[in-house]
Amino acid sequence: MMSKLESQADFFKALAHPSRLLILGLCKQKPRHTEEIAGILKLSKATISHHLSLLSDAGLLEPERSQYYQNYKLKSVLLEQKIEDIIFVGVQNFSTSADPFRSKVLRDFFKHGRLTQIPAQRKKRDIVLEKIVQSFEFDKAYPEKEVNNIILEFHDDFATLRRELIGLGLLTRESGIYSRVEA
Amino acid sequence: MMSKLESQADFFKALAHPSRLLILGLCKQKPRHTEEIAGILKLSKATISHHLSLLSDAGLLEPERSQYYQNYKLKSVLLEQKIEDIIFVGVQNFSTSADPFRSKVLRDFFKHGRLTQIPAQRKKRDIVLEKIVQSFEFDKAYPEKEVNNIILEFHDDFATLRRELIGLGLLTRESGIYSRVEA
DNA sequence: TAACTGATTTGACAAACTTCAAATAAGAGA
DNA sequence: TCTCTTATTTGAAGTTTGTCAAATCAGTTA
Repeated sequence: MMSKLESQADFFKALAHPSRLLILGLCKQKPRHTEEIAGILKLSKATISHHLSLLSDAGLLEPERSQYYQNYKLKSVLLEQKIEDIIFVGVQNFSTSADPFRSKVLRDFFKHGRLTQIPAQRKKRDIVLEKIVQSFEFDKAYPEKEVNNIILEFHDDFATLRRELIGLGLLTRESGIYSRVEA
Repeated sequence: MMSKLESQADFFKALAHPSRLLILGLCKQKPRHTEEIAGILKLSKATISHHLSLLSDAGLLEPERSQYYQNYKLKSVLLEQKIEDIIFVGVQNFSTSADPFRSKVLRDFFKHGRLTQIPAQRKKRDIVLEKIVQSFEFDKAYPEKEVNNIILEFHDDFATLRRELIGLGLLTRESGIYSRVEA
């Protein structure tokens, strides 16, 4: 069983060799077969076959038989993605999910992304507040109205939560403008 | 001196390891220092330092001193790119430039991207025609008007060139619709 | 079916990568 | 300056990757 993370890394591994980038370029022009590529790149058929299998496993090429030949055609759909859309999926809360207590609190108090209740216990409340503050970016200035709107996505009592975020030092306020503090 | 191709591959190499993807995720949340990351990922400081240097070399992180700590901050600009925009730059005509006769013919007959004269010799004409057909995509239907417009970017005598492209089998025409043939 | 042709797999070796502990470096604070 | 704290570099071991020749496999054509 391969983790999501590893398969993401493997996808980039497929792109992490000069010959394989050339092969993608050649197959973008038109579908190509093994010996043809071997001839152009001056590498053995065995080597090209190996690269082609890595690229196919990554979903970047698709083989197609035609007479004697196995033609590899570029599948461009994965290449149209932005890198950040690939890597920042399921990565964002490693430190979070590594702590079982934290995980439990988040499971208990969040349902479908909303805070069901503000925890009374300080330890639990801190965890919840730290989760909420992650919706704020660093190095960005937020007017109060925007702060309220972001918090409203989690819970109706934005006033209490905003006050707590300031109290915990997760947000600061200076002359009516809020910003996230690098914990 | 590192070729463009190698540096592209190295960029993907930087992304081709699970720990490094995690590190990017952690530094996206907030700037982080070496030991902090080492603690979260349960790896040695030396190892993390090594990963951080690869990521920094790739332009994905930027170090920033603060008190005792060296904080690494995510530079997201490169991650906002589509993969195809990274890899299909300068890759497209490897096979072309590998053949010296072909290169010479193209130099001789193209000036600033325009065809100065239609070569009389068949061998040279074929090279020129193959160059022109590269402006057409595979698996796409072109009405005659569009074919003419594309050819016009190269030379005024689009009728002759279009006929030659068909004759050579680089384009086909079926009921008034043209399409590029996978050679 | 038999003979042919291109593709893939296997096995081996060299090169590159990952990792850590120990040594060294570099900046901060007294 | 001297000491303290964190970061990087070095050196070494284990792992993975890239490459080719030779053997095997899998479709094609006769």
